[in-house]
Amino acid sequence: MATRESLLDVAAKLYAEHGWLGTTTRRIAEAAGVNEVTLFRQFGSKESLLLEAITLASGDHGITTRLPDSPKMLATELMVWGVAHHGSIREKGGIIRACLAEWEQRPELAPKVCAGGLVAFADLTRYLGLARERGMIGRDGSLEAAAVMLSNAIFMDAMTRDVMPGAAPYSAEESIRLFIDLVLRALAVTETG
Amino acid sequence: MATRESLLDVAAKLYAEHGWLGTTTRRIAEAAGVNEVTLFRQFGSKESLLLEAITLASGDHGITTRLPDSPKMLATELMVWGVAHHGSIREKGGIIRACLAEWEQRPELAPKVCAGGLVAFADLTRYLGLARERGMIGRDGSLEAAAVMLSNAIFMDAMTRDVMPGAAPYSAEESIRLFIDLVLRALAVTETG
DNA sequence: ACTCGATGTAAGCGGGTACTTGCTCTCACC
DNA sequence: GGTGAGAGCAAGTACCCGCTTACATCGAGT
Repeated sequence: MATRESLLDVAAKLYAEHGWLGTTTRRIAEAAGVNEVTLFRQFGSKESLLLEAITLASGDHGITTRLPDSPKMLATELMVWGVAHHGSIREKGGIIRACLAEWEQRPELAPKVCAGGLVAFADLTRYLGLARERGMIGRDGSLEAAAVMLSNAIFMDAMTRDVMPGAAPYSAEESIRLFIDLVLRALAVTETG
Repeated sequence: MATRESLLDVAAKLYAEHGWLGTTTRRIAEAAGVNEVTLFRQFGSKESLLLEAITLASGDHGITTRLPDSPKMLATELMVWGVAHHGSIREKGGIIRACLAEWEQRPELAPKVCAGGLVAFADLTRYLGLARERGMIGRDGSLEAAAVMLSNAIFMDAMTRDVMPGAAPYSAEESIRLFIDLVLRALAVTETG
């Protein structure tokens, strides 16, 4: 079983760096310390190996940090959530960029890879809705727009931070804090925590 | 000259759809209606053709819509800017996604392709700074964070809108309007226009 | 001891890749 | 009418691709 896992792991990493065409069966086998023939015996084809590897690597590992069921200290709780969310996207940054770029060739991969982001977005929407119900957030301003903007801002930062090192004036945590502060300000939050 | 331009144009389009490795000299030549040998006579190598094509296609064509020198009606002016910015990113969506994905192979391309976004961001920062100086914007809240978030939100929407059609609940214009509204709300804008 | 499943090794298949060579044609320009 | 630059065409080079075949090895389970 070690060979299977090794192949899946290496395949995902190579795909994240070199894309579908750049990830050759020869390179996968060599990097995994396995004979190329074994690769085909285990997975049948490059396609089925890569599909399985990508699906596995883009899964959320169950570590998905959820926002609390009951909002109490908005700024603090959002910060924890934001940092976790940012980190999990950044880990998958390479795969996400590759799948987005190859969406025309393999449309089924992009949604798979972005699923974690959508879950986080849904969680954020729920959380903000609860906070408004309890009067911790003003009555004006679109909650959905706020959730989209915050999710997008974090997603974007995590996805491009490694790519354009010079362009990021703040650290990841500073950026997240500023984003959250801005959103809470827009939603007229009364109790920030 | 027609052959040169045709090759450059076709090469950029194929690259945006199929990436570096997927864009073969045969396909470029065929799509341009030109013999493959001509391609090599004109550009010497696939690399120099693609580099020139990508640089050309990711240029801002001089159409960069700037925000007014003097802010008057914030919401309106930002909306015009946002829609133009969104459109110009969306046109280059394919190339941007490809260059971001291949950043590990060709690090020099990503900045080139994102340059337009950075210019727009700088313009937005300048504009918001002026608006605050004139008292159209409250004194609290980070202007830079606001500019980053708005730029990122628009960039992200434009880059992923074609990729994940189902996931976008609003039209592009509606999204931009919601983003701007949120940012202006966060900045305690007194005079929205 | 023997089997059998998983792995390694070597070689090869048909096809695609970037790129080159040598020759022909055509057409504007003197 | 002759010339030369640009383009087409056919063929070929050396290499890489995904994938297959045939055979040797090795080690755990019965």
